[in-house]
Amino acid sequence: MTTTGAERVQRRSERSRRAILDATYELLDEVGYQALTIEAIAARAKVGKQTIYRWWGSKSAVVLDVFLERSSSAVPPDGPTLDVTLKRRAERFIEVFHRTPLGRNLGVLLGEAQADDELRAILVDQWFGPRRESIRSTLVEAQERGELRSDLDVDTIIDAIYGPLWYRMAFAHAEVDVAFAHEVVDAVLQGVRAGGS
Amino acid sequence: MTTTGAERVQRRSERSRRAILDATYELLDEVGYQALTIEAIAARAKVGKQTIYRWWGSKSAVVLDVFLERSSSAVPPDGPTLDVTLKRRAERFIEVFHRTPLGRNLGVLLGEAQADDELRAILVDQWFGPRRESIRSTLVEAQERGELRSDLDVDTIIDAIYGPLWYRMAFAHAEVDVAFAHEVVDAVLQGVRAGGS
Amino acid sequence: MTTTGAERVQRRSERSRRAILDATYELLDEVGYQALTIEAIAARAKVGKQTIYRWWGSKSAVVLDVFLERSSSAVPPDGPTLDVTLKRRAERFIEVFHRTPLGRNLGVLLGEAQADDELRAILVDQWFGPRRESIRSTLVEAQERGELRSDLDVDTIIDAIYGPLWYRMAFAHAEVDVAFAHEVVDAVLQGVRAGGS
Amino acid sequence: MTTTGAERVQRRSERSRRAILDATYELLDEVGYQALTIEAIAARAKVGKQTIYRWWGSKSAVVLDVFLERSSSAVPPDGPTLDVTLKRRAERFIEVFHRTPLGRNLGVLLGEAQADDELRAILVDQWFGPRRESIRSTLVEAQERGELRSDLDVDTIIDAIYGPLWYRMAFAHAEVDVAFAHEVVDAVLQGVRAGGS
DNA sequence: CATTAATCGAGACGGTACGTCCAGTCTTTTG
DNA sequence: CAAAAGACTGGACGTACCGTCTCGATTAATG
Repeated sequence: MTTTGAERVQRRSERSRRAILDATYELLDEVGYQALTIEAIAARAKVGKQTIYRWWGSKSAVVLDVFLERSSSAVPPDGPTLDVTLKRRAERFIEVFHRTPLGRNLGVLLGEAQADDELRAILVDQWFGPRRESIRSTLVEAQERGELRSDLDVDTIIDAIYGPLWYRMAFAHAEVDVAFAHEVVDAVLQGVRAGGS
Repeated sequence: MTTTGAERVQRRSERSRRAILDATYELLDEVGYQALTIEAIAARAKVGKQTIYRWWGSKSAVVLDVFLERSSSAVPPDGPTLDVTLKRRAERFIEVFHRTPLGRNLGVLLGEAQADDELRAILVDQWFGPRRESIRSTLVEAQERGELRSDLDVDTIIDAIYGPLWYRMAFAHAEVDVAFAHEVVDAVLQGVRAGGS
Repeated sequence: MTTTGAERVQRRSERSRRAILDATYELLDEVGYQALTIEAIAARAKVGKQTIYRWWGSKSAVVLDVFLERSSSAVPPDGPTLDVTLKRRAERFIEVFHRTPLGRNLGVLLGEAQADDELRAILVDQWFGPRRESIRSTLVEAQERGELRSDLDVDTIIDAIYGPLWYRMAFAHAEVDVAFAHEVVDAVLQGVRAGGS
Repeated sequence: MTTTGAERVQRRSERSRRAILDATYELLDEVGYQALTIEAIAARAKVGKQTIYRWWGSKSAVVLDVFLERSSSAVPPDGPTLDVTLKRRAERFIEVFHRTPLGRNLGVLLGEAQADDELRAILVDQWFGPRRESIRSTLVEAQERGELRSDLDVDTIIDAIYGPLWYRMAFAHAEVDVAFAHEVVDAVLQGVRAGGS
């Protein structure tokens, strides 16, 4: 029985991996996604370009890894009622988008993903998916408790809340603040609450 | 009132302008926004690169002009009731996004705009703004007719409808079809209809 | 009888001609022949580029005109003896080459002429020729007075004097000063003086 | 003794260096120095432009290297007497100037050097210098054998021979043939021969 | 004296080449 | 033997000028 690729010792240098991801994070903050170059990452990380290409293959792949690693998946604690929970989640989302280097570049990365199916797939599966799943289970529980109309598609509810937030952030045609987040959550809940209308 | 420098004769070549915009449109369709280069536009349009830089200055500026010029601002005819009108609008939006070269590249352009305030401003003012305004006036009329609750911000309603559509199109985590559009419009109207709740 | 093109009056603007030649002279001094551009001349002279191309056709042609116009054809007064006369001429040549904007650029212009037969022809005929002719007649007179061997080609003598001077100036491998000029003139005269060896 | 940065291994690709120099030589022959472009060299050599800029930095630098490498430093065998030796050298010089691609472009390169001190320095030190040195030693030997007057500067003699040849070639106001070369050598030797005059 | 056509300043035009930057690959030591 | 270092081909960038081509606006001889 021979050694398979899978069993092969990982010869990958952890030191290099760390340096690359850290350099990318820093540069992302300093110059933004567009101006980020593989060459600059390699230089900052004191790493050969080949080492980056060996393990990632493109700028977006490295950045995506930084996103997956850095962006806290910590979720704000549930509130006493569903609307408070959802509002806290929405506030956290706005906070991240506005205040963190990753958030500020998420829009560009999403733009990039429009033309790169692989990138989009990973982005949706690895980053967006888990966050969505967490909200989804909260909503499903509420539905099971009878707080939400049972005929509604939970995914539609999620999109109805986060869609408007993304929309405003992408176009920046209006302020995306806590007030707007509350307004949206309230409006949606009003429409979907069991016994409503 | 005297002749100002601004009134100076337009020496700009209409022939070149047309050729550039047409070439850009074709290439946008053929290779997409990311792979589009100024050099290729110049070659296709049989124009010197300088002529492009003289009047636009960047790839995104040219593409934006193509958008503004090409994207029909024609609006589907109003329906018998508000929900039909809004559904028709939403369907048109989906149609454009899915089927036209411009629509397919709008997402990338919007991503680009995340890091380019000038581009975003123009995109919002020239493209997005007029389309929004048209829907806004429809909603305001409905509100004045008493069909919508008078305490609601019309802009929020628009975002509540188009936000989810954009959201799904950007992430492509679920199909954006006519059914979804109807679902969203219905949900929103249900919450905002006068006498509701 | 109709007016033919040939008889047509010259409508050429003297103002423009002057401005162009002056601007060229200044720029030649400031940036040198190589860095000189038609565009810069036109800008400095406040003249359309076309006006330059209409009357000259190339950078070298304009510069050549400046040379022909500016370079004094004044010749130092003859000395009491042939050697003094020749030495004065050589000194003047060195002076011009070292101290005037034209002289400093003459080498480059000559280099240009290596690949441009028309330029070389004009340079030789208009600039170089007359200066040579003046020395030639001096030498011929000396030969007629019997001061020079009658079997010698006067042109060879001229080349024997000016060749070494140009040579040193072109390569700059050694100083081209008055001492060297005297040394060369003396050496040549020694070999060509009538009754010598 | 430790390894200094200077001792660093040469990673330069010999394959590219060769291809660049060969392409330059060919193009120099085909289109001449003036029409030669870095872009054309890169294309012909199938090399990135950057590789040329990395190691040379300018058109003239590449061409100079071609000169230094290609131009045979082989010297015609000495003749039985000094005048024959010098004549053979002069003939060789004329031959090279007229018949080889390098010679034909030497004049232009020298013109270029008028405005580029670094180029001129290299040209003088690397190309012109060695050739001159060879003649110099021949003359010094002759002087030591007592064939030449001991009070003469050998450098002046060299300039007295080659100056007139260059001069005629640069201006092309008269034919530079073997006859003229002989005439010049004879004239100079006549003036400098020991016991002469 | 008005007409009229060449010339003018201005500057846009199609092009070519520049010198730079970075992508992604290949090669040569070093640890 | 993988990683760093960095040279390599390739291609697009944005700029500078080239020489040509309109544009009205003089301008000077002619009709």
